[in-house]
Amino acid sequence: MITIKDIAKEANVSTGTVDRVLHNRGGVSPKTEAKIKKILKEKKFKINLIASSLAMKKYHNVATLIPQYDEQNLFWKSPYSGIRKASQEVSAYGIENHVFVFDQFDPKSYLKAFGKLIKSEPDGVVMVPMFLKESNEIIEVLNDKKIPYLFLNVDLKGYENLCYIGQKSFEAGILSGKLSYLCSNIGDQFLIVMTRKNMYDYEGNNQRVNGFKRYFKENFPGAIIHHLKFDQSDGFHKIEKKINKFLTDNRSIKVIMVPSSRVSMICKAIDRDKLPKLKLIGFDTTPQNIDALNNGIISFLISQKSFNQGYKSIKTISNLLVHKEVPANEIHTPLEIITKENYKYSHLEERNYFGEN
Amino acid sequence: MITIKDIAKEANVSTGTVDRVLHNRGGVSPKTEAKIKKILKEKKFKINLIASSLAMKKYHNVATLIPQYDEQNLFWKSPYSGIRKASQEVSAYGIENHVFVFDQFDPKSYLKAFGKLIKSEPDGVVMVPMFLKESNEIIEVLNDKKIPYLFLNVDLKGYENLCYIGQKSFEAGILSGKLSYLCSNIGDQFLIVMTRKNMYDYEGNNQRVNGFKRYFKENFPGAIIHHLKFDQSDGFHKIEKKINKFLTDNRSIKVIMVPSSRVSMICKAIDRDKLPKLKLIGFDTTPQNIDALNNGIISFLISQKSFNQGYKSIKTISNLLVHKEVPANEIHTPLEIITKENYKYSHLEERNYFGEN
DNA sequence: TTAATTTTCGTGTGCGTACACCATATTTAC
DNA sequence: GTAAATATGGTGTACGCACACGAAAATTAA
Repeated sequence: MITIKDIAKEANVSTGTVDRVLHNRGGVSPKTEAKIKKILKEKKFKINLIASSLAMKKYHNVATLIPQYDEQNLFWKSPYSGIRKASQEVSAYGIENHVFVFDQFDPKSYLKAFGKLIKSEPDGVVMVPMFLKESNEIIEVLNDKKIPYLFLNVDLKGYENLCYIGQKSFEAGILSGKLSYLCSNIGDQFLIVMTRKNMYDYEGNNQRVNGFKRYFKENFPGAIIHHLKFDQSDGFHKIEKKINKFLTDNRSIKVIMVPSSRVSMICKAIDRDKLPKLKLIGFDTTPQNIDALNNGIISFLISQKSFNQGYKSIKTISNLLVHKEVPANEIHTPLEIITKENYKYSHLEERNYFGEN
Repeated sequence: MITIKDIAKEANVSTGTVDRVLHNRGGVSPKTEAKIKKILKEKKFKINLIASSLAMKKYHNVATLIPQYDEQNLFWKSPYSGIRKASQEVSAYGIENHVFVFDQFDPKSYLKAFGKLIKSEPDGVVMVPMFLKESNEIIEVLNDKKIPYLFLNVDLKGYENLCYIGQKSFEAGILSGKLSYLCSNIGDQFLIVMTRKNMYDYEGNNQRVNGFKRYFKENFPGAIIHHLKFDQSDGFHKIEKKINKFLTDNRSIKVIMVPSSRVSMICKAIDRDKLPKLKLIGFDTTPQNIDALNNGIISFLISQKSFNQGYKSIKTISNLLVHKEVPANEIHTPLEIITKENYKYSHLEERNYFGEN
């Protein structure tokens, strides 16, 4: 292995000079610079990243703003786990990450969590920009303080965010259309169930629905697609009643697509005797969804690997801080098709992680 | 950040003693050991991996034995790329990897490549154990020299290999069965086409076929499954003739499953006018297969992410050498379902890698 | 020519750990 | 009680790079 010393000896200069050339720090005469550069190339010198980061050691403070998860809403557990895993890994590079959580239905808690966050004086921020108006306020502060920030999972447009890490919702919707079609027979009708229209996932879910409809428009324009929407205020009982009545009235509906992560809730709402004749397609591998998948109630889940999203977000902001590595504008995670048969072999990273604990 | 020094000061010992405790290297009295361990926990001390690897720096030599890829056989390009990427990464840890390639149809070249490999005196070996008899010879040498080795892609049983990295072929077959079923309508018949029975992928492909049949046996025992086998010596023309005749004779065949990575070759062999009525399912995302997928000729590909397999193999052997980290016995890669709609968003790692060059 | 200024470059130290090499303390043998 | 053997723990240096500091050399000004 070629070291800076070797280069210095070869060029009859000191290691300091070589270092200056390596980092374009100036103060080196053109002659010697050329000589050193030539030798660097000849010897194929590569910076030893290990030694480099050890020597550079600066401590960085990262903060994460993300919804709290609970039993009802396990979706946010995965990204949180990914974030934790990445935090662990980058801690070796002198990066400390603090997570600030908020209630995904309460804009006030969002602002409150951010208040705490900003007090921690972070050098970089990972955030899920849930509420439009409040996010505006938050982002203004971040811009003011010139703290770099990236968006996780929710793609708010028109800001100076470092990048967006998440799924392409429209394309995911197209895929759900294709899978729905595959599940169907000639003459079958389709149903889209929107479980709630809260401010946050509204746009993403809408995109999924649009993609779904686009698939059919382009491939099977004659397909009949029904819609059913519930509001967040609707209780489970009301949902139950409404959906079963709808299915009774429209007996040709054979495939149901739920664009949110709550397809399993819909499963529970549907009468037992109706289920076997229906095919369900949903999103995200929450434990409840996986249960329903394994029981054969759900045919397909489209996963966005949110564990990896969380993981990647911390890695990305860390690489910026440590190596000044500017990421791509959008980092998309795969559209993974999950069935009963392959679930066991997907999400391995996530499960390995939990296995370790 | 807590350092070994801090701990040493706190415990009134030297850093050397703390180090001995950290690595269970003995030579420390029970009392002081307990004291130090307590402080370690209290202060939540974590080894600084950067400093650790810098201090440990030993140079390791890794060798990889893998089939050569060419235009006809692009399958092996992916693992090779993954291996290259990982090699690049671990080079920062003082690990150098040399790749030795052989002709996947020629056992002699396999042995010859190994001859070169062993002369490079590797500290660890990643290998694709293609030929049974020859692998026996090879492995004996490795065992003799106590060089750790792991199997990539081909799971030879009964050896002291560090681990196997690859796909679960039987489960992949089950999945192909499910997808085939989804593509079919009532009354459709199925066809399995084995493209060649060379010694190497014979077992893996067989397992896929078994899984496929198992799926139908368990779920739709009445399904009619045809078989067609070609030998490696069969020329393309012969294959063409045979398969088209078979399809003409069995007009109810609507879904074709090809357990090897050469489904695109079968596509080419089938008459143009027959194709639109057929659904094809294959394995692996070779460029030719992806072409056929994008053209709508192939419905599904099941990918084993061979890029990641290659990547992981080098990472695994490196972790063994550097951190003495013993891997799980079998490391399986996901069964990824690839369709026209989601290909763009899969294999991102691989494409990012090529993007960098 | 000398002083002032700028350019160019060498030296030394720190980053946190690993480990070889000693220096004590403690125990055991005689 | 002394010597030998063993257990225990301390010290110093290497790992490869980054960077501050300041010395030496080159240039300019007077």
